[in-house]
Amino acid sequence: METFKILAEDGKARVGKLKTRHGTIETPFFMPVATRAVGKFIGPQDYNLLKIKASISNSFILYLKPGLKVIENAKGIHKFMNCKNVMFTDCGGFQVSKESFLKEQSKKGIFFQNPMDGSTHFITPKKSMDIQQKIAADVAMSFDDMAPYGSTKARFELALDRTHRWAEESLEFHTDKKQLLFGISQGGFYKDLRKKSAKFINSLPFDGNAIGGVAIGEPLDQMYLAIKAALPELSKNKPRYVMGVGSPRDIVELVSLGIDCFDSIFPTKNARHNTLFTSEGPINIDKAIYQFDLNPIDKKCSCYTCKNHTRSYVRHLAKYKEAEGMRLKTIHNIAFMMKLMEDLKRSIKKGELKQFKKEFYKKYKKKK
RNA sequence: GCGAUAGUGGUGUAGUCCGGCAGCACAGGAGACUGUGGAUCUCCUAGCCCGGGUUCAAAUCCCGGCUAUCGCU
Repeated sequence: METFKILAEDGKARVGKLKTRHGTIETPFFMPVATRAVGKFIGPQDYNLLKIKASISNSFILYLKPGLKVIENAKGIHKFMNCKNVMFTDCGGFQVSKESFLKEQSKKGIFFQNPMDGSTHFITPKKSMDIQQKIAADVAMSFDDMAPYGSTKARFELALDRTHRWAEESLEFHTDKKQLLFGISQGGFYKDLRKKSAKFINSLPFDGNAIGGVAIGEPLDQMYLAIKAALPELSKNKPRYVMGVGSPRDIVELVSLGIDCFDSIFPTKNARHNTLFTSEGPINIDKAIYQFDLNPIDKKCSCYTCKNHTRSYVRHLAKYKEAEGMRLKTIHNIAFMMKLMEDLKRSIKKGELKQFKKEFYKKYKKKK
């Protein structure tokens, strides 16, 4: 069986199957972020209970701490975490956008500094592949160069050249053929660069193609401009991944444009900041109107939080900024995302995506 | 009863000496957050105990009252 197979289509949207060494998962799917091999306020066993199908860790950050020997000693990230879902690892390229990590860039790789101890690490495509293979993720990401939002076109072009060269090198040094490898396209917020990059990445023998360098602070119209410019260049027959997105509305929109794969801190960060997603739209649970509200966060939700606790109680925990509140809110928002993905897949299979979107957008309105 | 000290948004306070746009934190309200620097950020609402006096101008100086705390009888 091939790695990726389309099962159903509705317009540009599709439901597919992605085969990995830890099982086959249906697309489209959303990955909660587990940067340090754990979520914030949520752990691997919650992932199992929430029926999370896939998650993404950061290979570079795990390489810094606890180090590859610790993860190899546990025989890979799955056993280390005791988590059976499909694991992606990010390559670390995104960390160039974090001032505390970036030291210097060169055409061969990136000098990072470890903000925890100040030490310097030179990461090349070869090094990144070595790290990701030792961590033993199911899907590795090619090493890319991402220019921060607001960079000049020249800087985006430079990032593009490096990303392309490093994509070829990533393929060259990726020797574990049981591990999938996805390429990342770049191009900032210029149609021509996006198109060029997507075309180039798509021409290489990756198992999937990602659009990177979006959701980095740009207005939404620019994000969509970049994605829409890249999308036609990415093969239908491979999974398409938009990195870093996102919000419920953006995911619905991008699934309908034919994106299969997402990861984002958006739902968990919003949960920590008291914005909870419900079937009636987002609510801010710390508000006074919920003080005496004995209903669950969302009557239509069957998550642990909604089955066991009231808005009144979750609000109380939110006001005290209690860790348990952080956890309950995070569980709820992740559960919402999981259900959203199931709803999207069902709608696509039934050919009812248009109707689903229409209803969904009434509750999740457009933003700038 | 006498004396001392103090009264500033809902709460805690800065400003008072030496008069000049009443500041801050929390609480309350509305937003934001997109390949995780762990409780972040933005905006809004809301106040000088009361009554006189001096002054161009009073939270600030003066007088009286009220209230609170402490001390003395």
